[in-house]
Amino acid sequence: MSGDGGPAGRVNLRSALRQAFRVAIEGLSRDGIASISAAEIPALLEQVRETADAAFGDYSGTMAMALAKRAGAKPRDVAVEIIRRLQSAPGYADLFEPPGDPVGPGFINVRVRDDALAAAVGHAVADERLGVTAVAEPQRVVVDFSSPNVAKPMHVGHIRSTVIGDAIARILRFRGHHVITDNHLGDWGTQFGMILWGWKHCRDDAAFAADPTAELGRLYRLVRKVADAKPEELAADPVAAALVAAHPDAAREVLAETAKLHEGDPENRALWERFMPVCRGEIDRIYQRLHVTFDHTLGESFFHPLLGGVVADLLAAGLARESRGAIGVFLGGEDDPPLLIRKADGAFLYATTDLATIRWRREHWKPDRILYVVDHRQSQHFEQVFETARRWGCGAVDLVHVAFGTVLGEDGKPFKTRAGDTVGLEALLDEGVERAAAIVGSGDEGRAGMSDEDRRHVAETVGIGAIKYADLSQNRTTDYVFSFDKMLQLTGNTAAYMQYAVARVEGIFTKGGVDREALRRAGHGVQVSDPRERALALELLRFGEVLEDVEADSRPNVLTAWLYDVAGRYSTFYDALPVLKAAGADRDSRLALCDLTGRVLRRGLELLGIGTVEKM
RNA sequence: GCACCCGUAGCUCAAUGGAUAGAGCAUCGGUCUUCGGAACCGAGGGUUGCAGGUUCGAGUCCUGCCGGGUGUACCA
Repeated sequence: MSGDGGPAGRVNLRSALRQAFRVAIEGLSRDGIASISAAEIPALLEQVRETADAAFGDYSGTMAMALAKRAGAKPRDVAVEIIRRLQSAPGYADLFEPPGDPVGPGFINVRVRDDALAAAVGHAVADERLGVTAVAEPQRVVVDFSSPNVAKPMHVGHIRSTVIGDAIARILRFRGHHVITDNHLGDWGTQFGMILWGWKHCRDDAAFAADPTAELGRLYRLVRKVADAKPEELAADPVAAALVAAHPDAAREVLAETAKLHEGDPENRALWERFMPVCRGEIDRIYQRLHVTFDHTLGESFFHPLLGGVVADLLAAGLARESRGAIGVFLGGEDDPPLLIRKADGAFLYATTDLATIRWRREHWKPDRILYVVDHRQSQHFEQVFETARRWGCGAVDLVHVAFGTVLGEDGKPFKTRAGDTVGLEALLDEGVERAAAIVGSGDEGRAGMSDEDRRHVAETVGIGAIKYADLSQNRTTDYVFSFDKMLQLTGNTAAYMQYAVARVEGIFTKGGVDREALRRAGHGVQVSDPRERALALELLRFGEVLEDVEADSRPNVLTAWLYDVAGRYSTFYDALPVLKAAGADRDSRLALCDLTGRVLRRGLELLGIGTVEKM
């Protein structure tokens, strides 16, 4: 059989089939039918995938059409040659039915044997990993996400990086990779200069004593307006306008405060030490609520001691040079903007920090891959940083910018409050939970006997889940319209629907008084004789394939879409076939499918960072 | 100006170069004396912004337009 069978009888059907196709295609090349280099084979094997329509079988291979021209033969004839070798490939016949003739222009359609399907599902039921194979070659992967500026309150703009990054990290870890998550905090930049300047010129000591976070937030927002000095903003804010009048040079002074901090000025350093715990406490509270954790939180300040060395190194290597008083790396022609690594005033930039971080991670963590989950507006920055890192000699690290679109309001414009302010993340979570509470509180038999505490817990789980799921279920590259009404719908591809599906599936075991552990241990055969049983079973076994696809393009929405499919297959199955009311082997088999469905859905949501509840 | 991203059903969105472009909402119809009905089955609705090109095959790749967004030397 293929190398994907695990110790618990785990099997990735698609991988097994691809392995058989590999043998067939290599045979094609060896027998002189078509010349195929080893390097081309992976791309050809990707053309083995699930069919669009069950009428064509379970999987299909489409490479015969692509190979026909170079083979100097008709596509169907090439397909026939592949089919001949496929059937005799090691392990093929154990899992799949004989392919039959090519269909249409040269599709090779394959159906999974019912007995193999039943056995694989049976194994999955008894398996903690639900039949999901781990990667053959685990990598060391750094996932860099969230990365807020700690000087200002987290807002709606931070939700996507945090939620998407967390989900990707969980998924890669479950796949078997060695994942290191790192929250690269903005704790050293100009925003801190703003707070320092604000502290020195317009602080409110009483307010700071009462609520340090709120006071620092106020200072940040105020000084940003003062530094920007936009007439329309100042017109609406007399306090800021007065400060601008009194300190016309505020913007430069803010930068000077930042520079003093960087140079080790004792006063600014002491203030920084004092402010940091306040800022950290603020963001940690939100992470706790989101159930997001990090292995490391190495902010910009951590890398500051290395920055001078980065500049010296790049200068010595001839990659960087002085220009208009600043130092930059010129990657393209003279007209292309360089990647600046030191400003004319001597201060470093975030490009410098990013480069230092890459080098530090390489030395200390030796990653194979680093994922940066950062919004798409920074794609040019990362292109430049990655290119510089490559020229600098940062080894074979695969540097990937996992970009995502902007969060928009329902009017299609960047998400703001009616007053035009950015929406605070915490207020957003509160509103989601509040709205969820209104829904789960609407009364029904399933919720009878729930205590107030249970209700609060359900509302929190559903509300936070809705916000996360809505984000994750969207293709991350496009802008995303934030709508509580949409995300909290009880039908369609939403968290509430998925969470309900889990509660409903698992409610069966309570209702029927069935011992799930015993059910799993009993190792009842699973039967797939009914098409609805078969469709559900096959779908459940695709879990591993789906996670593989999620990893390939860092796209959690592939997982949400599949979970929704699973729920749909289950609904069809459950509606049509009795479970608790069935007898004997039918009952045991169907209960096993229910058990696996519930666990797959719950694990899938867990990999997205979304919780579930027993009753709702 | 240049670079990148995006234009798909009335609305919100899917669709690793594959077969008849799919879901949800909304609309219309049907099923079952509820295993948790927050259900199931079905119908209508599309020139995938426009025009070319590559390919056995294009929503997807290439070129040019049109429309929207973002970025573009010292913020991050």
